[in-house]
Amino acid sequence: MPLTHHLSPVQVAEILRVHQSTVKRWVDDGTIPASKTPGGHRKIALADLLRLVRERKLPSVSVDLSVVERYSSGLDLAAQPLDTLRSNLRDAMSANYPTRVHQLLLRCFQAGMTIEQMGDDLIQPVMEEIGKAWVSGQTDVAQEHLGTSYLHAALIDLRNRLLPIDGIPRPVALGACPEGDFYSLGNLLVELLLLQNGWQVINIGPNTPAASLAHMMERQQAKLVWLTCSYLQDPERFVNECNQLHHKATELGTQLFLGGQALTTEVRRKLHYHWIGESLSQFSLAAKRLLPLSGANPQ
Amino acid sequence: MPLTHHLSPVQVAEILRVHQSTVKRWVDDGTIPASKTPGGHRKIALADLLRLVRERKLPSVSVDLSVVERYSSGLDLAAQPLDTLRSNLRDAMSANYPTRVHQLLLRCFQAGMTIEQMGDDLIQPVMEEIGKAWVSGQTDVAQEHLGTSYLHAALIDLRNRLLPIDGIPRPVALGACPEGDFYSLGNLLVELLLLQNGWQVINIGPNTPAASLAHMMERQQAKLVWLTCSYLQDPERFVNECNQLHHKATELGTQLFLGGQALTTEVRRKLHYHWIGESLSQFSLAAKRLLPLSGANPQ
DNA sequence: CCGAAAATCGTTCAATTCGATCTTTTCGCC
DNA sequence: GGCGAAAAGATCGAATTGAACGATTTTCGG
Repeated sequence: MPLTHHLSPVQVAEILRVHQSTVKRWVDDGTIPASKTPGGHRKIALADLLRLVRERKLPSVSVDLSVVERYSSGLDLAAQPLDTLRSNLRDAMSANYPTRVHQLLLRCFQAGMTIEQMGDDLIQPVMEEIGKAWVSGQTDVAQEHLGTSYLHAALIDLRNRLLPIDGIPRPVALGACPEGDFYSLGNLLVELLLLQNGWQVINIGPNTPAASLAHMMERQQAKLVWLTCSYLQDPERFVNECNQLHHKATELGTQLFLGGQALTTEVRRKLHYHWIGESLSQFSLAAKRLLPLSGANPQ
Repeated sequence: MPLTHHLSPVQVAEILRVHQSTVKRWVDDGTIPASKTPGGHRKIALADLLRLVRERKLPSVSVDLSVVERYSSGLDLAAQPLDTLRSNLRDAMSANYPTRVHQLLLRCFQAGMTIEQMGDDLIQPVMEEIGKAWVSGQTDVAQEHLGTSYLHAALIDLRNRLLPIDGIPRPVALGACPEGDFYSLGNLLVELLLLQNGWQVINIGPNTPAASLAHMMERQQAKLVWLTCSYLQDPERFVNECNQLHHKATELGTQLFLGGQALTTEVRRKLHYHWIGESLSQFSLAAKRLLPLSGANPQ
């Protein structure tokens, strides 16, 4: 059921499209975590491998998804075109079938899709469609709630899989949604993204007062603080509090990142920040620049 | 599948993800300590196996923990006194340590604790303590948010474990929090409870308009509809909508169950319902009374 | 207590992997 | 462009692991 198969160097070589000797070397020098049998055979966990691929820790390799599929115990879909995935996701969210939503995202994840891809190309468009259907009266608000909660549960499962298992200290990222904003999906995606990129993440979640966030920022010595704004209860007050936060962050040497659909052009004009953007891909790039460079970073 | 301390080579092979022949060879050459029955069958102690795994003497990058759990559940620390569990949970929620919260609840679950016990005797008291600490200014609101989100994530994982895997049709229970109520923890516990008791559950979640719930109730032919009320934005309006819901439910032969701390005595006096209560244990009993009836519901 | 079904044993043999060595490719540098 | 070092690919005998099969032991009802 759980697909944490152990692979041999030959199988991994096939997936990564490199020679088996190369895989053996990467295992021996610690690039790929693996264990050994008493007889000396290397065993590599598929989950570990895909995690490395997502983190881009492997020097410029392309993953052969069809091979991954073969080794992940009879998984079908992996390399489906995006629009098929999208319509599948929309159907699963509309039907009362939480498991299907969960499986769909899990398989994308285990096939090596990055969080920013899942967010920008899969979840974002689907949520937009559902939102339109709701506004135009084609869908009930309950149906929209329900689908969203399925998505939410699936993402929380992914988060559990992204949590670091080692005790290696990581730079701290701290984030939340502003007060009055109860929409947690986008914020959760940001959390997943940062986890994937090797941060230690503290996500306070929806409806967090700015003062409380500022206090936490100081106590945790966060390198990065983000705010996901899907809805602004009181734009003017938000602008004030956010600018105070920016001031304090600058003093502490912390970067303040902003995102979310509620930050319209008018609001942005009055805001101070260190970075602002729309897509998760942009966010990912900006956040990566804050990380101490470790290992190979080609391209 | 009894829970034993002693495993056969096949079971060990399953855990280590190697062939059973290999396990037999490792036992024979002394790599894995084992005893033998008079007839010559090898018996391997789980404790020995896990010790070797920890010492990196066996392939173990990611031991298939779900398999280990199946053989080891109920072995270690199962019956701790409740107040110890409570203080452990409070500590884990106060520290930034989501995994500890998760593990704690998971172990309670796997040790056979029911959802109503976990809710009434563990989570409810701890949340109350944290709430008091927050009101009295001892804790930051962010810390309270954070701990709650850890709890929420752990409960969602439990829900995934409770989801029915068979296709057997079950009676439908439908529920939500009223409009303006964004507190989802209690509602989630109700969902878990009903899943545990064999219902098919549709939980629309926080902030659901009563009209939308009524519509869904009709479409899904729910036998049970519940509302978890932690906060009432507009008590008078809620009373009106809830009573309309009760009327429609009665017409459809659906039972309307109410619960939550926001339903004070004054509010209750004006409400119509088929059941109301405070604890999950009471809820569980009331819901169980609806279960054996199947098919005796003429339109 | 008995008999049948399931699980395990011990053995043999094929398939895979190891480790070491060597050749080829890639990349930075002058 | 040439050159040296580092990384990647190729090869091969020895060792390890996986698979198959009849014989034996254990389990489970009646």
